[in-house]
Amino acid sequence: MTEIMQKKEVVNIVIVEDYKLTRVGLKSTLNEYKHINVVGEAEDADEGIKLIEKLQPDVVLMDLGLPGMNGLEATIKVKEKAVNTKVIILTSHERGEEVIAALGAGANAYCLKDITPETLSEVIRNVADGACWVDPAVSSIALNFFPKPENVTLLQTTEVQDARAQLTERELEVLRHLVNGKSNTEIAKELIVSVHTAKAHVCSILQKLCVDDRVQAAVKAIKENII
Amino acid sequence: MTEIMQKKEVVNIVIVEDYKLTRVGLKSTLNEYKHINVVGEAEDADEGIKLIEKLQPDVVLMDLGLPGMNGLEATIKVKEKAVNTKVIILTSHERGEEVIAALGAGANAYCLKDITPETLSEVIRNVADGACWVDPAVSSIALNFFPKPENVTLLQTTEVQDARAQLTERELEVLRHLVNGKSNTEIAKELIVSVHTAKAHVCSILQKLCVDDRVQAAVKAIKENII
DNA sequence: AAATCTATTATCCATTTGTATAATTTTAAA
DNA sequence: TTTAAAATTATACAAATGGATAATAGATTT
Repeated sequence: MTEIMQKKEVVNIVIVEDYKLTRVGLKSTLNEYKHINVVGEAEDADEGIKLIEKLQPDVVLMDLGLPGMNGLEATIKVKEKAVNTKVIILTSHERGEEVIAALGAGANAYCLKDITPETLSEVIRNVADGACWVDPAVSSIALNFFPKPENVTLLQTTEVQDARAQLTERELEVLRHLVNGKSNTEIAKELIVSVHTAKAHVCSILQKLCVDDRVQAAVKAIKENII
Repeated sequence: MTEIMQKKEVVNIVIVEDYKLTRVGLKSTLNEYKHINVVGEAEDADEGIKLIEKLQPDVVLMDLGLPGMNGLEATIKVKEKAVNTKVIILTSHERGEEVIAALGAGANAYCLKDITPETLSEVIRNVADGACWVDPAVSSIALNFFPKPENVTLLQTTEVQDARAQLTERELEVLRHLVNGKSNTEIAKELIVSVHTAKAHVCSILQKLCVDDRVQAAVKAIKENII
């Protein structure tokens, strides 16, 4: 159990975030932790990348919704210019697509902006060591991306609590139309069935997704990527 | 999403590990942290699953190399028997295949056994909250599993500000509630105004966003991130 | 001071939505 | 083959939604 891996005492970080208020707040908050040292900040991706290339920080806190070049593109570029720099996405975007894209782009962690400073400081330390961390609110999105192993042994996969698995093919089809803003009447027309059928499907979708109405269903479908 | 998620002060955990020495060591080490409470231990998967089903712990520390049923299979079963229980794989296996399989089987975290007690305690707390964590030594395996996004640039940036700029502060507030699945009545209650007012706001939101109904508004709000 | 914008409230009304219940047919599995 | 699950259709009803229209008050701008 002896630590062969030498942890860095101080983690140097760069913040890339367009809102000055958030940026300044982050900086002052993080600088209160003695293992964190904010060495630079930028308000857009281009500026950020130059800075990161020069400073080669341990960790970058990257916003996704940046003006001009967005955070995903920036993350890819960071990984090219500073190979050893880890990227933590810090955003309010909860879309499944973006979580997957961010991790695919090379991000080491994905945090939502309502994270506590304490947790963020821990994430920064862990990510600096090379760990991967995904925020509770979107962790299921990332984890569901990994395929269920088949060859484990004979496993009686009773019923998966996966929301998507609960829906039938037809219901998934209806859900897709629903997310596209179609009314029951329009859905019925698309599927060439009666409105009653469309309503029946929507009803069972609502029940299976444990939501009260179609808005919640659409939101859940998008956020959990079950489209 | 407005649910007030309160962190549990104490995390109840069960340890499934065949080597008694390791098991006892883990238990005594972890019990020194006041936010961790080891409520049970098992030396094989069958025994562990029974225990977990009965105790419904917050977190399970699961070894991979177990006699009889292995840790992967056990993880799948745990997720069936105790839906809300999080699984942390604690192993010395560094094979990429196993990392991917474990995460696919439903594990929320993957730790190597040379992890420091301090870090493990943090991981336990974070995972109890729902986070996903992967050990530095194998994080690249997990992260490389996510495909590199192709059309990064296409992810909108400028258009977002336009749509958002058109909405007043109040309307944005209403939109947020709408996205959270609130009905007009509920929105009115939240904002302490009449239902008529809420309806008026929703109406003008629909017009400004150029959509026909609240489902489309919610979808647009999420996809274009104007929440 | 006048014009404009925003927030608020209200009424009327057609349409949509969600729920309950139930019957029939098709399809898939045991 | 029998059984079970899924898809289909239907009726009826309470509740919610969206559109049109309009009036009032407060704040901001010109």
